[in-house]
Amino acid sequence: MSRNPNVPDSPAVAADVVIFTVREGALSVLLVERAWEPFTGDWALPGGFVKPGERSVDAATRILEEKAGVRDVFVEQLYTFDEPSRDPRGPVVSITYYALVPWDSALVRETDATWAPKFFPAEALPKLAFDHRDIVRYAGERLRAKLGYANIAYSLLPREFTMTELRATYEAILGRPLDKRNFQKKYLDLGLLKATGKTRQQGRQRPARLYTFKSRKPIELARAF
Amino acid sequence: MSRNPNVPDSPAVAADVVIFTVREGALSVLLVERAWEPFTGDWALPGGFVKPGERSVDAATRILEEKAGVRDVFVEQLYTFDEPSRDPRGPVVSITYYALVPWDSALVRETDATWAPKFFPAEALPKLAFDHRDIVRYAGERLRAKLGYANIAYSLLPREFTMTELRATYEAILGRPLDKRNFQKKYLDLGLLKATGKTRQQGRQRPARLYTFKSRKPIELARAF
DNA sequence: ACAAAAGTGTTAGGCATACACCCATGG
DNA sequence: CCATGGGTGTATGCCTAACACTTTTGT
Repeated sequence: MSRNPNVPDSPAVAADVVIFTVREGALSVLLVERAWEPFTGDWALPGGFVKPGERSVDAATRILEEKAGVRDVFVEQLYTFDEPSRDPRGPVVSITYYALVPWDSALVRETDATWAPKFFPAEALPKLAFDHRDIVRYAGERLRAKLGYANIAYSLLPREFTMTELRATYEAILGRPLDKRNFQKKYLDLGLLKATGKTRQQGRQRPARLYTFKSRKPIELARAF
Repeated sequence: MSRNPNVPDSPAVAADVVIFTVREGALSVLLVERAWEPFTGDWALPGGFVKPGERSVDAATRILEEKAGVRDVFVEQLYTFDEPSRDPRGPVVSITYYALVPWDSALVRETDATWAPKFFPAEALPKLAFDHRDIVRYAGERLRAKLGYANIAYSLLPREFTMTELRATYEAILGRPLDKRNFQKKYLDLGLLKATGKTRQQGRQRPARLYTFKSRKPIELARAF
């Protein structure tokens, strides 16, 4: 496949992924510590160059599996950052994605290019490399907005969960408390959940009913939250 | 500025722009007829390669000025299309934008690479090159959604306009009629408009009051339509 | 019996929607 | 005086938001 001769010298193309989870009531982001220049020792989003012939979404999916050890989670393209000076080594266009992973299934792993992948609360991020702070901020805005009209929370929760866990997930992302009764009423009315009939006991209190999502695919709603 | 030696062979990076206007009650898209292979004679979105050191948004702005003859209009990044097979010549990543231009100020011009730039109603597009039909469809969805929570209509209207013209713009984009009284009440309550005190007579009827937008910058609203 | 979280309904206010007639002007 | 589009208010229903007590279980 020959390249058009009129194409200008192309920038490098990378994919970076904002991997969100909700852990201990806090929306958190997976970061890796950079092993090399530039920004050695700073934290950065997991990412990498898009391989020849590869789609950026496949690169993002590959990164999710390598760094977070998860498959079949919600992933969506976020924005493309292409400020020429964003990487001191030269022009790198970053096609960014965000993903939602259930905390219980995330398995963070080290790789040779980066150390110590680790989830940080979105409200307490360390110093970030490149323009990654902008990317995380933008991903948070998109996530909060999208939560209002899509069922993407399915990708943050285990297969079975209690209504309290579901509500806590929404509260963590939106950053405000939600009324217990109103939340349950609206959510059940949406018809996305199925009661398993089972219950789970968390401590020495009354056991909570367990629910599952009827479908684990993205669905757009008429605006619920 | 040296390039990182580990970067894979990079795809070309282009910017394509979906330029919308509302003309004769129909949401319309600016297309150009392709002068060269591939897809010679098909219609395509105005676009071009991003020059070295240039940001894609600047490329989009440049294309807007070259092809539509407008400046200072609403432009927003839409999505990045990077399917490796989308261009038969080889991998081309297209960072797409959409823009809104007032019909009265658009000045379409020919260039050497394309002929006969022309607005087509979004509901009656000709055969499009590459994956440009997908791009236009996606841009339409984004525009309709965004119209519900932002004031972007300012970029489709002339400086002074009547309430009927404003409403007709919304109706053309949303594809459904809006109640005259409810629309006016809601829109005036938003506080974005200023009555000029002037009127304009369209035919032999009662003259219509003219309004302007207080601000011609994008503002996000609490969801109005 | 006590502690802790689960589970459950009602009310009031605000917002969206539906709807019809008079006004100003030119011909 | 007629034709044409401009301009204006009210009533209804729905959805959202606020709010507190009882139930189940383990200790």
